[in-house]
Amino acid sequence: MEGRCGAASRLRAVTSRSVTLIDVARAAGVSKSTASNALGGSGRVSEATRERIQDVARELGYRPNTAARSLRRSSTGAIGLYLPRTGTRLDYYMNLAFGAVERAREDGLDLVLLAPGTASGGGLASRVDGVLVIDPEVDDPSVPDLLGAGVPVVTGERYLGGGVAPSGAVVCDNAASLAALLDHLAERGARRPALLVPGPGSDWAAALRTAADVWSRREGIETVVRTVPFAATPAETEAATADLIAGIPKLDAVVCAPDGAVPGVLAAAVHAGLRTGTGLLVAACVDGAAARGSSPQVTAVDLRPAEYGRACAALLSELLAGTTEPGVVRRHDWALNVRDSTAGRS
Amino acid sequence: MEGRCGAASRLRAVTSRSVTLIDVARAAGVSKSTASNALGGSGRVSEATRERIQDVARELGYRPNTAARSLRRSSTGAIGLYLPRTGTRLDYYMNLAFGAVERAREDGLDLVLLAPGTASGGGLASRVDGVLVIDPEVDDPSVPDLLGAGVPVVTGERYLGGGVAPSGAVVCDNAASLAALLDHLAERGARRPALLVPGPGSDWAAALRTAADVWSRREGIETVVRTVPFAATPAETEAATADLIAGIPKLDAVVCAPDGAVPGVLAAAVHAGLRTGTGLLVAACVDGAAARGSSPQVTAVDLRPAEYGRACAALLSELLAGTTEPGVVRRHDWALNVRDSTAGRS
DNA sequence: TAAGCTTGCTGGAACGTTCCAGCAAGGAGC
DNA sequence: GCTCCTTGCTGGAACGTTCCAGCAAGCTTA
Repeated sequence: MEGRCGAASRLRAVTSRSVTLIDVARAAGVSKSTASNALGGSGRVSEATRERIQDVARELGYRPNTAARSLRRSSTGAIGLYLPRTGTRLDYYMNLAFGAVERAREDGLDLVLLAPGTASGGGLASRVDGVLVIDPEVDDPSVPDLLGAGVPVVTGERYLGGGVAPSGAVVCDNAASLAALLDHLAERGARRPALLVPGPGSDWAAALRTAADVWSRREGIETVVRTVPFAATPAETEAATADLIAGIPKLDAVVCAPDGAVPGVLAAAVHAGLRTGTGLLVAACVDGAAARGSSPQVTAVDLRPAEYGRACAALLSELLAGTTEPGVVRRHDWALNVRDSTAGRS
Repeated sequence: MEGRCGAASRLRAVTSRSVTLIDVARAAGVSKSTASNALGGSGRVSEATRERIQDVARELGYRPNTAARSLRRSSTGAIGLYLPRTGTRLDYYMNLAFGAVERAREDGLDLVLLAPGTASGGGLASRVDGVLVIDPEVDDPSVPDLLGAGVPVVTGERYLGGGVAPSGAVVCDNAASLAALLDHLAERGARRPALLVPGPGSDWAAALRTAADVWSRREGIETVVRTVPFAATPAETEAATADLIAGIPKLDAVVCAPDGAVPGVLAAAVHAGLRTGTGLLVAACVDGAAARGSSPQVTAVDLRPAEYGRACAALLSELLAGTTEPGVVRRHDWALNVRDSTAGRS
C-alpha cells in the first residue's frame, strides 16, 4: 500500500506536476539544501557540484516556485506602481510604466499596477515589497495610505504632503528645464512670454511657478503666469490662451506646462490669426504625443519617461536590496526638443 | 527551554510580526482550521463561531498572507497584462489597463504588467494564473510564448496567428463600426472617401479592410484604401494624405484608422487649403487624445477602452473560476463620437 | 596526536495557509 | 441498544522553498 501510493504520486509528479527543487536534487543525487544553494548562489557548494546541478535543472526545465520562495523569504518579488489617473499625459505615464517594468524585470521583480484604493485595505505589504508612486498629488487620499503601508516607497517627483516620508525619490530639475525653455524663447525673439501652469498642488507645478519668477527677475523680462487645471482640456486651454492674447497686446510666446493642453494653445493662435512659430512661439514643459503630433510640432522639454521609470524602479530595487540607504533623492536628466513651434520671430 | 522559546516567539509575534491566522484562532479560542473555514467561507462552521472569528480577525487587523495562500492553493492571485508597445495609442492602452486593473481588483486579483520577453523564460505559469493579451499581432514573437505558457489566455481582439488557441476573446465589431462611420460620412455629403489603414497583420486592421470593401460594394461608393504603418507617425500620415489629396481630385473625406495619425491628416488638409469639417471630412477609427485634442475635434469610433479592459479582465476571471467554459468570444460595444471634423459639406 | 579551522554537504524546521481524515456529540430510524 | 447520518470542530499533513545547526573529512598548527 505504501509502495503503491508512493509510486503513484511519483508517476503523477513526472507526468503532470511541474518540476520542483526536490526533483532536481534527486536527479543530481544531492540533498535539496545543496540544490538550493547551488541554484541560489549562496551557501558553500563546490564548483563541480554547482555546475552539475545547474545542468540538471536546465535539463529538467526547473522553475522556482514564486509563492514558496515568497513565503520562506517573506518577500514577494514584486513592486507596485501607482500612477495618477489624469486624462491627459497618459502616454507619458504609459512610457514610464514600460520603462519601470523593464528595469524591474532585470532584477527579477514583477510590477503590479495599483488602482486607487488598493492600499486602503492594508493588505498591500503582503503583496508587494515596495511601491513606486509617480507624481503624487497632495489631495490624493491614496498617497498617505501607500506611504503608510509599511513598505519602502520611491516617489517620482517629491510629495508635498506630510506624514510618513518616502524612502527615496527621483526628481527632475524642473526649474532648470523651464529656465532653459525660457532662455530658448528669449533667444528666438520672445519678449513677453506667458506660462500656463496648474496650481501649486504638485511638486512639478510648484517648481515651475517659482522658476518662472526667478527667471523673470534675473532676465528682466516679465512672464505672465496663468493657472490652468492639472489635467487641462484643450477647450479650457484654448479659452485661457485666447484670453491672454486678447489681454496682453504684445504677447509673443506661450509655454504650456501640461502637454495635453498643447492643441488648445495652437487652436487659440489660429483663431487669433497668429502664425505659430513666428507670430507666436509655443512650447510645452512636457513632451508627448500631443507636442510631437501637432502641426506645427511643438518644442518641449523631454522628460524621457521610459528612462524616468527605469530610474525609479532601479532606486527602489537598490533600497530593497539594501545597497542604498533610505532617504536618497536622485536627479533625472531632461532634454530640450526644439521644433518648428519656436522657429523664431521673422 | 521549550517554554522560554515559545514565549519568546509569541512575544515577537505580538511586537513585530504581522498577525497570522493562528493568532486569530488563538484569540478566538478555536483551531486554525476552524478559523480558516470561518474566514474563507468553506467548510462547516456554526454561524455563531463564524461571526465571532470574523470579529476577532477584524479587531486584530488580520490580512491573509498571499504567498502562503498561493503556495497551498497553487494559484497566484494575479493575472498578467500584455500590451503592444506602439508609440501612438498609448493613452488608449493606458485607459484599458486601468479598466482591467479595477475589474481584477474586484475579484481580488492583482494585475502584473508583462514586458515583451517575460514569457520566454517559461516561469510565467508560477507567477500569474492567466494572461490578458491585447491586440496581439502576428509578428510579435512574445504572443506564441504567452499562449503556450500553460495558463488561460484572453485576447483583446482575435489572434490571427496559429498555435495554441486562447481560452477566450473579447472582440469589437470593427466591421459594423467602420460601416457606421462611412454611413455617417455619406450622410454628411461625402462621395469619395479614403481609408488610411495598417496592413492586415492584426485582426482589427484586417476587419477594417474587408468592411470598407463590403460597404463600398453595397453603397456603390468607391472607398480608396491606402496602407500606413500600424504605429503611423504624423509625418508619415501627412505625406500619405497629401498624396491622396493630390492623386484623387474629388476626395472629400479621410478616415484614418490609427488615432495617433489624426494630426497628420489635419496638417495635410491645412497645407492643401482644405477646410476640415466642410472641404474635407475627417474621422478616425479609434478615439483618443489625438482625436479629442485636435482642432477641430475629430469624429471617431469610441472603443471605450476602460470598459474594454474591464470586459477582458472579467472574462479571464470567470474562466479562472470555472464559471465560463473555454472558447468563448464576447462582443464589446462601441459608440460613435460625432465632432466638428464631420460637420458636413457646405 | 590532539585541538581547531575550513570545506562541502545533509536533514530538519520553519514560513502561513488550505485540505483531508477523523472524532465526539446529538438526533433519527430500525 | 445498535447502526447510521449530520453537525461542528480538531489535528496533522501537505505546498516548495530557504535557513540553520550540525557533521564528517581534510588540513593546519602546536
